[in-house]
Amino acid sequence: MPELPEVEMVRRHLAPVMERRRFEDVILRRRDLREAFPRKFRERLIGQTAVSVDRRAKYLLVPLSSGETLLMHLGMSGDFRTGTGGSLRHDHVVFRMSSGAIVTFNDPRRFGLMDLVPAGGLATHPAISVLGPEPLSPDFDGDALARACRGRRMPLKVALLDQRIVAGLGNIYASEALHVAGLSPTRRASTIATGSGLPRPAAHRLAAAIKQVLERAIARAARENYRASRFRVYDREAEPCRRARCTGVIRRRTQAGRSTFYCPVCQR
DNA sequence: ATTGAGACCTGTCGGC
DNA sequence: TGCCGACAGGTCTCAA
Repeated sequence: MPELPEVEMVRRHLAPVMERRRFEDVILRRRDLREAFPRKFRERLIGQTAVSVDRRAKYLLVPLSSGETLLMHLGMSGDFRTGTGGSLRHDHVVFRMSSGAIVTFNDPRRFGLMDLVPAGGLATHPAISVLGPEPLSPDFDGDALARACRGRRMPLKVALLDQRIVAGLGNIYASEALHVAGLSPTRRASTIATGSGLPRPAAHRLAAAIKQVLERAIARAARENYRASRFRVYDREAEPCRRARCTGVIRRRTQAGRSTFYCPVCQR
């Protein structure tokens, strides 16, 4: 379930039950997820206080009282729930906080990740150091996007999935943003970048579309408290394009092994 | 250096 | 009903 908006919702869910609370117990039901847990994970965590619950792209970051950081990624199927004591299939990690709250990580496919990063080591952590700009931050704009796409021969959709170009989009919102911007997913990424000096309007449109799509997804989820299911193009193959006055029909194709949904009429 | 294919793992869904 | 393949919101590694 997790692209940037979903991870942000998880962050907001965890913050009130974890912030300024101590880890009283940590239960690992397996020795690995995508990777092995770091050595002494449990011992190093117990007794520490969570300073805050932050997010960088699709990563959750929990700075600890020691200066270390608990780094977590939800992978494809990871999720957290709080409060319920019960144990379900695929519950892999349980945190018992000093508030009494039970925080459980459930992840059927186990593509998730947990790591404990030494003080000062975040910026050089292999998962974090390679990340491109945070799409909702002011330093991500058309210019930054154009720069990142310069010389890239890969399809635009594939570029949006590359976390080094912009960090936080996944397969759904990459398709959605391209539809908002009216750009074809198959264009070479370089074609939105600066051709002869000035960044092209397409880069600015796309950067704005990315922000809009992510912000609306977060706002919607916060409002409705269950996941929004109405997308513009994602999972709508053969259905009519939702753009006003567009007569197109949504198509699906595979790019870099992932499904892309787009309108061949209004995305150029 | 960049790009694409395959790998990782489990669950669900549609077709026969 | 059961079996089988295709597919799923992510990322890593490897080889061209």
